[in-house]
Amino acid sequence: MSRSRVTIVDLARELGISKTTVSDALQGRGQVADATRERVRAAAERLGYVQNRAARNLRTSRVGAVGLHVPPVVREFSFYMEFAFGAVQGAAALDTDLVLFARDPDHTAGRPFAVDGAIVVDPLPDDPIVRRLKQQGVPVVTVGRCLGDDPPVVDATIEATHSARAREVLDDLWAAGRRRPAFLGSDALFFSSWAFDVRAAYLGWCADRDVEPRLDDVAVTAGPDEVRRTVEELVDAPGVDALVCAPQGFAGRARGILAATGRDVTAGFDLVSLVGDPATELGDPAITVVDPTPFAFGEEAAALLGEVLAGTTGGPVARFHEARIRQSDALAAALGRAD
Amino acid sequence: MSRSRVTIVDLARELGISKTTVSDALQGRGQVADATRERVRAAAERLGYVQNRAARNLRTSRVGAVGLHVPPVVREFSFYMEFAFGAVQGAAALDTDLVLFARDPDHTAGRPFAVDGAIVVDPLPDDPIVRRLKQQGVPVVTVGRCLGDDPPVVDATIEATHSARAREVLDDLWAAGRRRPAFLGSDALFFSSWAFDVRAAYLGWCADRDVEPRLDDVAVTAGPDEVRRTVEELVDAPGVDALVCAPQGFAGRARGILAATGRDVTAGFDLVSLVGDPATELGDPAITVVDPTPFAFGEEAAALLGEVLAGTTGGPVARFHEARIRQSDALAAALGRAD
DNA sequence: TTGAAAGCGCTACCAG
DNA sequence: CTGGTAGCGCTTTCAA
Repeated sequence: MSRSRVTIVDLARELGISKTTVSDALQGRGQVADATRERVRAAAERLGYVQNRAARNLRTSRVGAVGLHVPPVVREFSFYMEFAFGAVQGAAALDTDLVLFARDPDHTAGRPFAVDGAIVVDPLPDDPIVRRLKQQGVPVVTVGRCLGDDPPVVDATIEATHSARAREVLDDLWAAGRRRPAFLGSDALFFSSWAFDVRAAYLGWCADRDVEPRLDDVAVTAGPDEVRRTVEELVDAPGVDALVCAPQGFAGRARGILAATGRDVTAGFDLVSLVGDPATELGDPAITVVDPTPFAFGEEAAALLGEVLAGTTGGPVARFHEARIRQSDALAAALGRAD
Repeated sequence: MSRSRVTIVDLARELGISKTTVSDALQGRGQVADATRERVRAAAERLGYVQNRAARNLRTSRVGAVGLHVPPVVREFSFYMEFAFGAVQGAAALDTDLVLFARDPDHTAGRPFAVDGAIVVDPLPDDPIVRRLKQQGVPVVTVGRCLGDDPPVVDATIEATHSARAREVLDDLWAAGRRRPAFLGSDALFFSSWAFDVRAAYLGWCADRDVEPRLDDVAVTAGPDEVRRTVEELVDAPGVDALVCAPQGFAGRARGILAATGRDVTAGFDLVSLVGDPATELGDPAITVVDPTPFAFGEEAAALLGEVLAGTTGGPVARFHEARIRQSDALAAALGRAD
């Protein structure tokens, strides 16, 4: 219960110096003699001093926290949780806490945002949260772009290189002899710029290769039966020899469904996840997966917000996070042969 | 960019009253005339006043935030994310933010916990995080009990009624004619009190019914092949006519595996998840699932922490969160017949 | 019912 | 290199 009541004044008295010097010594600020600094540090350690954040925040007129918003529809994708913890880590590097924004921001509309800045992950088209944040003058980094008719201007944007990776995967499939990959996308309930981009990448690739697109959507909240129906219908078309799944985890869920239709995912048919789920997809050598490396992604987003807050970006920035491809054993073998 | 610079002093000057009255009026404190209160509110609204939390926190010596720790191994279970957002909601009701503790608390050991209290979800046996929090005098609510040789004393504990629900499900299976349910648990990497309890419930039930237990564990991070091997082996024993899966999502993953072995989950074999995954299990009428209602659970945990902080608990408390059972269509039908 | 004054713990500023 | 002073915006006495 000894919630540290030790203040810099206590340390100053203890050491017979001024609290300014103590503060400077502890924060590595000002011109303090090394010996003094060391004495202060030792005393702080000994007496169990911990800085009072409220006091510092008041004085420096910061809040000491950044906010994170993730879209309600898809929170069960593990991507977001890992991303969140990456963002925590990145925020910690800025000496800042990370607070979660409530699920229903309208519900807590009474509470104004008490943050120095915010990260909004996968904003939906015309997502009101971004607009409200900007209205209140909160610096915002979005993960993915804001789509919509009149998108709000944000301070920075970071997105994974998913379009490029999607095309690379499709090219790999082609090189391995696949001629008609089908595409499973997410429906309008989750239409982030990411969902838009991978779909566009697929359609663009099909146009370039003169492949007839075979595309369907599924709700990200879909139960097994709906997923099964959609997958079966999707692959039950002339020449379909691969399935590319956009939303996280759906390739993993599709694997058993495909097996039940007699398709062998380890040979003769390729299964791809554009956002790998750790256990069911990245952990499955039969699936080719784009690993979004969400933890690092979150760290980078927080670091970017840090730059925005420091004012070193100078105007809106767009940045990219490198996603990477982990080929299935079968695809890697086929490409090895093709080389 | 108009980061609210309006203070109660501004309001006071504007209205020609003292800042004390403004503060009291806004916070519903003291004896302020209704008319005055209304004038103050209106002015605050008009000028866009927002309270400076740092100043209030400094004055009231609070931090204005509670921390949430979730176990690193299993963060990809959607349970935790939903729980977290429930906790955010519950914390908001206490006028408190919810900050996420970093994945690797040792890594950020330099940063002392800057929170009024903490919620630790599913502490592992001898989890160091709880001890460190208590050492620093932080009030702690754990979700699940702290196991281990010398468990730290926490201020309150809340757990789902999973033992009771597990036994009820097993009794239901029995009533529907199942005579040997197998049990899929989680391995030592994730051995929370929850994992301990459901296992104990299973073994206890087997002893009571004179059923020979059939139990195996799987890593919560296991890939498809490991899960398949484990499930196949588990059900490939004399008389096994149901599979009860402890960790979230594993029943969903087992469903296709069982189908491939010729077992019909909609008839003749029952599949149970003791922690329902929203899409793959709760969304599947073929699986009997215990719904942990994680959002409400998180809200309750935060409310409990609120009581602890308010000092209204008076000594350590143990509380329970009601989980509920959603029977599969087949099980419901069988029990309907049995009644 | 209202207001004046004190002060939470810290950092910024400036004088020595 | 060090220290004194001021003050961030708020709540809490306590006096009017």
